[in-house]
Amino acid sequence: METYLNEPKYLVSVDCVIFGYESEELKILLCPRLVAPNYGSWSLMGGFVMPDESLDQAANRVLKSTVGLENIYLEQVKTFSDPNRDSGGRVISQAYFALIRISEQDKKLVRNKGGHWWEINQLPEMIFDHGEMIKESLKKLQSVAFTDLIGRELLPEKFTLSQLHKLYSVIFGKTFDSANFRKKVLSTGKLIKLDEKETKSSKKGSFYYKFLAD
Amino acid sequence: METYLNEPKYLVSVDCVIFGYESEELKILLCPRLVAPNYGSWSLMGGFVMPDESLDQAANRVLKSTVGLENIYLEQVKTFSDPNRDSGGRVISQAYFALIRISEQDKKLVRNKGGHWWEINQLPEMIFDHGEMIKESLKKLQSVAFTDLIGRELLPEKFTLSQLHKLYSVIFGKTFDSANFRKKVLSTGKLIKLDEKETKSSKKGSFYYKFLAD
DNA sequence: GCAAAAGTGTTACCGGTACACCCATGT
DNA sequence: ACATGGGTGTACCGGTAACACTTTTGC
Repeated sequence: METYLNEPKYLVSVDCVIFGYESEELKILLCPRLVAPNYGSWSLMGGFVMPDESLDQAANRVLKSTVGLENIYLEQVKTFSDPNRDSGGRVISQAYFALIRISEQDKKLVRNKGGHWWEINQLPEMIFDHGEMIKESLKKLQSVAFTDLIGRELLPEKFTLSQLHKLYSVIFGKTFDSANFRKKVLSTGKLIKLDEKETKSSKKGSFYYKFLAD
Repeated sequence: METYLNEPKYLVSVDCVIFGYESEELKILLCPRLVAPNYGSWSLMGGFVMPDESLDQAANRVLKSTVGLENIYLEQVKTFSDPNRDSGGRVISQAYFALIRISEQDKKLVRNKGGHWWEINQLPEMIFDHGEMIKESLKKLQSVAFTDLIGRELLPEKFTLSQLHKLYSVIFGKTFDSANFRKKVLSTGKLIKLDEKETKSSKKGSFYYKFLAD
C-alpha cells in the first residue's frame, strides 16, 4: 500500500564516522570515494539505505562491508540535509559514529577499499560535509565518554589504567590528573583488576584490567 | 546533475513535538490526521520535506503553518526509520521538538486544523510511532533543561521565579527544593530582576524576572 | 643511585541538598 | 493574628581538583 502520491522522494544515506585507537592515537577510517562526483577524494564510509532497512541496519551493513565486523557500537549523531550538501544530487544523510578495535578489522577488506586510518588531528580534506560530521561525532563521543565509561570497544580486552587514561586524554585533547582519573574510573565499578601485569611500558609493571560484562 | 542512478528513494518527513506551557501544565499540540491511513487519528504535526528544503527548514515551515509562528526554538531529536513505521508507505521521519508560547499561537489556524493541546501525562492514542517520538523529545527536553536554563520560549516575557520553578517541576515530573532552585537559576546570570511585582498569586507579591538577551 | 612510571594519600574547595528561618500582606 | 507563598541563611555531604608522596624495577 502506498497512499502518499505525488510527494517528492529522496536518496537517503548513512555515513559512518569509524573511530579506532592505535599507537596511542584516536583515528578515523576514511576511504577514497568510488563514485562520481569527487571520485577518489577522501570520504567517510557510507551507503544508501535499502528498502527493507532501517537507518541503524544500513549503518550496520556499511560497517560490516567496510571493516568486516558485526554488532558494533553505533550511535546516531545528526542528520545532514542541506539540499546542496552533495554535489551529485539531493541526498539526505544520517551521520553515525562507531567504535571498533583496529586490530579486529578485516585488513584485506579495508585494503581493497583503499581505507586509511587518519589521526583525529591530521585529517585530510574530505568531500561534502564529512568534516562537519566528524566534528559532531567527536562532540558526541566526548559527551558519551563524559557520562559513561568508554573504552570497551576501543581498547584490547585487557588494558592498563594508564592506557585508559591515555585514551581519555586523546579523546578530550587534554590530560587528566592520573591519580584522580584512576579513582574515578575504579569508582564506577565497571572494571575488574586482573592478576596479570603489563611490563613493557614501565619498570614496575602495571596491572591489567578488563571491563565487566554488560 | 544527478549521478546516483538506480538507487532507491524515499519519502522523508519531519514530525514536530510542539511543547507549550499553560495553566501550570506542560502540553503538546496534536491534530487529527488529514490523510489516509488512520484518517482522523491524533497525530503530531508533520510534513514531507520539499526539494529545496533542509529538514530544519521543513520543520520551520510546519511550525509556521500549524501555529503561525516563525523563528521558533527547534531541536533535532532522532530519526525514525523502521521500514514499517508508517502503514501508508515507507517514510523516514525526523522528529523535532519545538517550544512555543501557547498564548502566541494563531488560534484560527490551530482551530482550523482541529489542533488540541494535551497535557503531557494524559495523551491520547496516536498514530504510528508518534508516542515514541514524544517520549524521546521529553527526554531531550529534560536534558537541555538540565544543562541550560530554559523557559524563555515557554513562559511569558515577565515571570516570577515561582512560575519558573513550577515549569521545571512539570518538565521533570518532580518538585525541586524552591530555595535551592532559586539560587541555582539566579547563579546562571541569565535572568534579570524587574522592579515590578506579581501580586495575584500571593499576598506578599513576587518580583518579575526576565531573560537577558541571548 | 637515579629515572620513570605505577599507585596511594591528604587537603581544600565547590555545588548541591536539606531544612530552619524571616518577610510581607490579605483576610 | 495567622495563614500563605516569597525569599534568605546555614550547615552538611559528596565528588573532584591539586598535589605531595611512596613503590618498584631497569639501567
